[in-house]
Amino acid sequence: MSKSQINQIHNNIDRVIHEPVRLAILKILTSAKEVDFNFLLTTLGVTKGNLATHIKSLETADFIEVKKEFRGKIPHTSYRITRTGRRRFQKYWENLKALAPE
Amino acid sequence: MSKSQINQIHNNIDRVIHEPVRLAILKILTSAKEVDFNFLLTTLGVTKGNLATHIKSLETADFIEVKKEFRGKIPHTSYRITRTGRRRFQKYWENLKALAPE
DNA sequence: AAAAACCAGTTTTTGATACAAACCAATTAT
DNA sequence: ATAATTGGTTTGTATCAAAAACTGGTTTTT
Repeated sequence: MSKSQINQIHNNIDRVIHEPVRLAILKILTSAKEVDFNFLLTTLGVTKGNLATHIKSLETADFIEVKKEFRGKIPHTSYRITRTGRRRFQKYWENLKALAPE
Repeated sequence: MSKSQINQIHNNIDRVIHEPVRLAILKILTSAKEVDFNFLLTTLGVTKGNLATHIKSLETADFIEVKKEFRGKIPHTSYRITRTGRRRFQKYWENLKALAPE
């Protein structure tokens, strides 16, 4: 691998995806077609504030879409990965593999 | 994949390795048996201060070892990956793969 | 010989952000 | 009534990646 190739790769890692909690969220959303806030909360074992922040950054970057509805009288929020999100998640891994050990 | 499995994984990502510049450094050091500061500097395209900081964190965590010598009158610093560093780099990737897309 | 420029890094500062704590508004249980 | 739960948001803090500034020399220029 040449110098310029390595340079390209570490600069092309998408920081929005790269954060472990967001990686885990995207992983979950590639398997399940839709999950809600509480599922993510208990699955990931993070605090609510932390989760909300990660979700917002994924939403802002258009990786996920947010659906808000009422179930009876209780608000309920669920998430799906977007088509572009899925594509960029795949692409992220292709890039990342170039940094795997020999 | 179960909830607890996903939780384990995103918590077990080694943050020292996970940073892209350090990933790239470790990748380089798994291929070349020894490289110097300037090689890393030009290869990675980062600033000196930034590189020094990343190197220190890798050294502190015992991933790499640092050799300082004089070449003529000019100081020269080079780096190798340690045995434990190589092992932990491998392990990191095994863990990480669990978060790859389906 | 003095100054300027360069080399090989280290130390310090700054800006961004991951994370947690506290809060809020509504609902449901005791 | 009030305590606990749900489903979050807002605010504060602590970490750390990145850049800038600095150090202690060496080499080159004038």
